[in-house]
Amino acid sequence: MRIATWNVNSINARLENVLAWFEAEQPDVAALQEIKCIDENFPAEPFETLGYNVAVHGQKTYNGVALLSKTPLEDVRRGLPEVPGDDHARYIEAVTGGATPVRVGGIYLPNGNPIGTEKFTYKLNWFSRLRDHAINLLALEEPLVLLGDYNVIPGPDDADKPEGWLGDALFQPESRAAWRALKNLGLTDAYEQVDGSPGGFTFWDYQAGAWQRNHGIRIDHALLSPQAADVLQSVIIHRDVRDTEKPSDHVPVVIELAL
DNA sequence: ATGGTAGACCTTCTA
Repeated sequence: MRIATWNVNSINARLENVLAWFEAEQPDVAALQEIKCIDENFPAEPFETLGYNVAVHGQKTYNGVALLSKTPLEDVRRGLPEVPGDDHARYIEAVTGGATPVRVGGIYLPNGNPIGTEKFTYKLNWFSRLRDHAINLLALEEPLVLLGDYNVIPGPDDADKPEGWLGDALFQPESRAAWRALKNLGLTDAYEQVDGSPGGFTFWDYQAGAWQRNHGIRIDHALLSPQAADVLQSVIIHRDVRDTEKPSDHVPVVIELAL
């Protein structure tokens, strides 16, 4: 089973580009982030034509996440456990697959910039809520994949120019500590597990020729429960997608599980 | 040196 994550930066602006990739790669499951539309405006039909079931947790203008799967999406959860006043659509979860199903959580973690503002506090709070939820999910002792745009650069090897990110929310000690605190519950970073080589970037800014200069960062991650890590086969960053027509600033990351 | 680009959308916010 191949499971993809991709921050598409507007599904409607990106539809042609995204569909071309799905037609070519045919992942079994995919988590999309930053769809930037409400549920009714998600272009489900072309994905259904490709054989996907679709679940959407949308939002006007900002954020928005979706899950696509070749097998039915069951036990769908939209949003982390309730917090009054939080209307950001950043989490969607479902169980899908064949004989041994997998629980997939699609994550669009807050960016948190600029630091020193309520946006950074919101990021850390969101991280804490995700950790609380992960504790409950891990207690199920089943194959679990929490993947998406975590908006965290885990370490200096995960940026082409780490010194340029020192003042950024993505590389703050608090953000990195929150990432480790999540991982240290007993989750495995798929990339570290099967590759781990420096320079495995997943995002290049549109600005200042970041792609051309390879000023990239690794911020799209897949965390696995022990039951999923046991059957992890590979991780592939689809770097070439950054060079296609009208690309997202993120590229797809695909993990393969022997399920 | 403090830009540069992209998307949604109404003039500015988010990334």
